[in-house]
Amino acid sequence: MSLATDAADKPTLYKRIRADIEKRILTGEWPPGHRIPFEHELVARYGCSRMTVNKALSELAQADLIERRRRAGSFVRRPQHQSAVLKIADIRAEIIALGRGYGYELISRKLRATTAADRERLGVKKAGKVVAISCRHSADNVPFAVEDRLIDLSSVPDAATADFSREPPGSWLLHHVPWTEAEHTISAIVADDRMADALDIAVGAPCLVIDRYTWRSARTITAVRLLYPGDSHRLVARFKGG
Amino acid sequence: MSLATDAADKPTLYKRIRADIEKRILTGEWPPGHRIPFEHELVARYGCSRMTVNKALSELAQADLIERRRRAGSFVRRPQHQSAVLKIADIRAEIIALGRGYGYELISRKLRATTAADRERLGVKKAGKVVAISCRHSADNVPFAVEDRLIDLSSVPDAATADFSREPPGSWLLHHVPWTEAEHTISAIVADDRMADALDIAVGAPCLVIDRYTWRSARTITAVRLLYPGDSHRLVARFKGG
DNA sequence: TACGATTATATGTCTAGACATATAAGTCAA
DNA sequence: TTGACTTATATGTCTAGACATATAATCGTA
Repeated sequence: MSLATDAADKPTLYKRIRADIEKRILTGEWPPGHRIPFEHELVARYGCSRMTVNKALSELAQADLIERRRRAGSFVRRPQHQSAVLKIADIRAEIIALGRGYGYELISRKLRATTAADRERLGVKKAGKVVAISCRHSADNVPFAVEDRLIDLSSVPDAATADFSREPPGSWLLHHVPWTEAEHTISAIVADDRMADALDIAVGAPCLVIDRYTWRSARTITAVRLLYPGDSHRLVARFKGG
Repeated sequence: MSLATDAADKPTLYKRIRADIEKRILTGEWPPGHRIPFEHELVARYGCSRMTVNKALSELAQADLIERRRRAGSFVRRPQHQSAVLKIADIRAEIIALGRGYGYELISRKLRATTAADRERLGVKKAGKVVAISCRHSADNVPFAVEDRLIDLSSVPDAATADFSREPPGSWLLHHVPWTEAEHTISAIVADDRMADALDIAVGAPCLVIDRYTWRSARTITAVRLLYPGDSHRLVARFKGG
């Protein structure tokens, strides 16, 4: 990923078309709502086949830079929205990728019938069973994050017998259960006694919280809360403009 | 955006191919590093033309699910990475979109030669001039976020004369300056006196911090720190699996 | 054995068509 | 004016080819 791609190598035609349009959008020459030329007009302008301009426009649409409507044309979408791609890996993979030593510790694992609080957290109505897991991840023997997780056994029956004493539940789930939708909520809290103890920080120290809900189709799979020491851990998202 | 797309409408062929491969990757049937079938093999399996499977594979490559290498084939990339699309709009637009009353207040604006701290924050070496802005956004007259921003005048000379007493600098920049790259860092801190005062929260209360750096090509445009009350504001990112 | 040249091959891009499909716009009747 | 029907059109997908290009694998040579 290079910052400036001003090499002298001639890009392919569809990339040039895409870049041309992107530029006009980013400079504001074509403001939001503006109708960009029809495919057949671009075909004429660039002297190429329709498939070539179609590929350029399709990629712009995929990047949410333009919106394409049959019969109407293609329109510039609000370009002022920054779309950040925040990659949040499996914590084990994340720590290993950082080149640090990964440590895992299961704090508790309970199999129980859902309580009202569980059902609310998972967004399910019917009674059922869950696995409630609490565990800690560390990097180079320093606490990295604590995890509180519920797994809905009606969606993931195998989780009842999975061994989470060695493998973190997040990694296990990623390898065993496909997900189709997820939602992250990021917030900040201050550490209470339990968190401070688990993360080896002071009571009242800031913590970054990530709540993640994962579904497969409309079925809830898991709800997890990750707590990171807020002053040391940082979520970094780097992304390209558009 | 529907949670369950189990309608009976038959998807197009390239989407089916893409979904098939995606599924095998997500279930772990094809683990990272696994070579997925060659285009000509998929052509035979699905009985379609090469362009059709090429489109499916190209989209998977764009989504970073697979890596394609000439002569070698296409390989599964670390599939356990969840890719969250976190849309962070211009704060004014964000509050308006929430259907709440937007309020803006310029706290301070200074034009000055860069200090060493400024240069470090902007990541520039050479001395120059910056505009340093501090302001507050509110929703329905409740403090929503405070913003501390530096704008590099060597990249954005117009910012020297822009009137930030009415228009927030973020909105002004988005409409006047195209950006090509940005980086977000999300962390948590506890409020000190100044923050507590500006956000109308208690000293020691948690705050969510977003540091955003924006570049055009390799030129730094702006560095901004946004502080949100951590227990009330939440960053929500919802995204599709894959 | 090591290294340089050659070759085979999978992907990357492109074409000139085709038919499908959603829908904006126009038409006509109530 | 309103609603229902028809039509025109831009995009969506697909085909059966083509040549370009990067590179893994092979072969030949020092």
